[in-house]
Parts: sequence; structure tokens; C-alpha cells
Amino acid sequence: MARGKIQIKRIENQTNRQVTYSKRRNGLFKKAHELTVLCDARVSIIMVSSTQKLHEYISPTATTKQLVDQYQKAVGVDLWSSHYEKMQEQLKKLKDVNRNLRKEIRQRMGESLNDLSYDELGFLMEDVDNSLRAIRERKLRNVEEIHRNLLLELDARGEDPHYGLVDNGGGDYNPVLGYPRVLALRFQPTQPNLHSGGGSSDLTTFALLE
Amino acid sequence: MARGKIQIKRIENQTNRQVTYSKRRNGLFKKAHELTVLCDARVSIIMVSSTQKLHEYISPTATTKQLVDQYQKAVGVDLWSSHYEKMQEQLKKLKDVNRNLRKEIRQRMGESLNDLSYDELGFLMEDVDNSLRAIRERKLRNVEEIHRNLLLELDARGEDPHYGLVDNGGGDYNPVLGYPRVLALRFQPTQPNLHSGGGSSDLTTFALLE
DNA sequence: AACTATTTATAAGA
DNA sequence: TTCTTATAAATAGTT
Repeated sequence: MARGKIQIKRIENQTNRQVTYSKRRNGLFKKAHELTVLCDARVSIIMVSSTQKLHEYISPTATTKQLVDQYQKAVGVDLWSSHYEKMQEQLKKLKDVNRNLRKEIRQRMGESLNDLSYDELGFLMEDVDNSLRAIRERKLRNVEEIHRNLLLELDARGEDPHYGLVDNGGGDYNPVLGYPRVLALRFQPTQPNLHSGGGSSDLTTFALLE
Repeated sequence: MARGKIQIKRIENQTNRQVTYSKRRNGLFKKAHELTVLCDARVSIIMVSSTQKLHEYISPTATTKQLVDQYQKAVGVDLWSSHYEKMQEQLKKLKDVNRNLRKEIRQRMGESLNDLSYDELGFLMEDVDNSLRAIRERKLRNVEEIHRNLLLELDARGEDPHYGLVDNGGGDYNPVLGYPRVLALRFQPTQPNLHSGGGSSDLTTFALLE
């Protein structure tokens, strides 16, 4: 717009193009700012040059997020819905997994057995039977270990009389069991509701995300 | 910029402000477009007037989302992180819950018992014992039911001879058990790895989301 | 919305 | 990049 009129078409000379980009960018930003002040408006400009350099103008009275949010609301298009989709999908999957895990636990507790076929019921029974044996065996091993440790402890006291006097007067020695501890689950000492039908298992420890 | 210089400050007269907004908005958009063409750049302008009217310019060679995404990457600020945060949190909670559920199942299967105190082990044993009884009882009931149904079936055939001839020739009649069916879980008919320590339960049915 | 005197932006050159 | 400057373009105030 000076020293000769130009055609509005891509400037082929790379250097010229860069220079013009710089000059006109400044001009655009200046105009945007004048508009902001004169008209009490809010303006956001984001621009990327042919060399992929990014520049932005934002009115001092606004933020980019604010204007982009407003744009979305006005245009009615959610720019980040695609971002959401993945997470939504993941959430859905996790909820499914969650539901299945709860179901498996209920079945292992003798509830929600209507969904199982006769054969499946047989497998489940066999499985739980084996599990019980494993747990019982483990408990037995623990008893033996406690016993062993108590014997060792008595031995040690016998050999070093000072030890017992210093810090074992209270008799609460317990080398294997450390509690209180946070549990992944809490078993009820008694089972009042094993046959209470549907959703009322004792899994109240877990927050329900729905 | 014509018929007299102006100060760059808010135009107090509402009508004048509106008019100037219109004129300068057009000017700005025109400049933006020239820049797009001349310099092969991409420009996004979002503007809101003092009356909260929204206008936008976007280069024909770009989309607003594209430029806003690029802006975010460059500036390193996630404009929709606040949208994400809730979901991220929810995802994290679900993963935690699922981890706990898996742990409970493993413990009910006789694995991962190191985390349990002696007393907890006792509760678990008692619980699984009760569960086993419940399942066994249910299975028994099923057997009885099948038996009953078979008797009824035989009765029915006796009373209506046509029935058996038409569609019960194959002998695969099974009123209680409908399979194949999709299971919430798959029990191993045998238990080869009940004491295999850590993570190898038979929960391979569930997709692992980590 | 159109006009136009003036200011402002800027293309080309340094 | 910045400065210069002749000229094109934008626009403030008016109609």
C-alpha cells in the first residue's frame, strides 16, 4: 500500500514474505489493540506463519481461554470433544471391568448365582473349595511360625537377661502380625447377609463411582 | 484517521462505539485475510463486542480448533485442563477401586495373603467357608430343580404324545442351563496355580487398563 | 450506507 | 532488523 499497489496473492519470494508477515502482523496487532480500547471489545488473535512460528494477541481485558470458551458456546461446537471421547471410552471400560470384578466377588461369596449355569456353579464351588484349603493351610503355617518365634524369643530372653527387662515388660510382642493396618477389604466377623440376594455385599469399603 | 485525528481511548458515545466497532472489525478481518493470502499464514480472530456479540475470522486454510491446539502446544497451557481434571480424577479413582477389587479376589482365591494379619486371615477363612457352603447349597438346589423339571417333562410327554415327536428327538433338552453363555468370569476347572504367589490370578478375562 | 478529508499503514529501497 | 518515504488504504466525522 505504498510505493506501488500490490496484488493480494502469495508472495513467492521467501524473504519478502517473511518481512511482510512481520510488518503486517504488527499492523494487525496494533489495530486489534486500538479496537480493544476504542470500542471496549475483547479480541484474541492467534496466527501461525508459513514457517510455523506462532504469534498471538490477546486484549488486556480478556484471556484466550475466556474467548475460546465463549466462541465454543456461541458456535455450539465443542472443540475438545475429541479429547473427551478417549477418556469417556476409558471410563466406560473401567466401569465395565469394575462391574465384572464386583460380580465375581459376589459370586465367590455365594451371591448372584442365578447368572451361572449348572456347570459353572460346579467350577465355582470347586474353586472356592480349593481357595479355602489354601487359606486354611496358610493360616496353619502362620500359627506354626508364631509358635516358633515365641520359642526363639524365650530362648533369647534366657540367654540375655537384660533384654527382657529393658523393653519387653508389657508382653505385647508380636513379630508376625502388625496391626492396625489398612485393608484392601474388611471381612465381617460374622456373615449375616450371605443370602440377602442382590447388591448388598460387604464391599462398602469401595467408593461407588456412578 | 480521517477528518481529524482521534485519541485511542474508549469511545463514550454508545452509537459511535458500535459504528466504529463495525468499521474497524471489517478492517481487521480484511487485513487478516490479506495476511493469510500474501504470507501464506493462518490466522484466527475471535472478538467480542462491548454488547457481548461474538465475531470470528478464520483463514480458509485453517480451522479454529487447529490453531487453538497449536496455541496450546506452543504456550504449554492446557486450556481445557479444568475439563479434564474431573475425568482424570475419576479415572484414577476407578483404577484404585479396580486394583482393590482384584486384590480382594486374589485373597479370596488364597493368593496375596501376605498383606493380611493373622486375625484378618481368620475372618477371610471363615467368610470363604461360609461362601462355599452357600454355593454348595445352591448347587444342591439346582440339582433338585433339574430333577423336578425332568419329572414334569416326562409327565408332559406322557399326556401329549405329539410333543415329543415334533421337536424333542435330539435329547438335548435342558430347561435350566442355557449355554454357551458369556461369563463375568471363567473359573479354571482345575487350580494349577493357587500358590503361585503374586499377580498371576486367572482374571485374564478383564482387559487391563494401565 | 455513502462520502471524503485526513490519518495511518506499508512496499520498496536503503 | 530498522529507517525512510512515496503512495495505497483505512477511517472519523459528516451527510
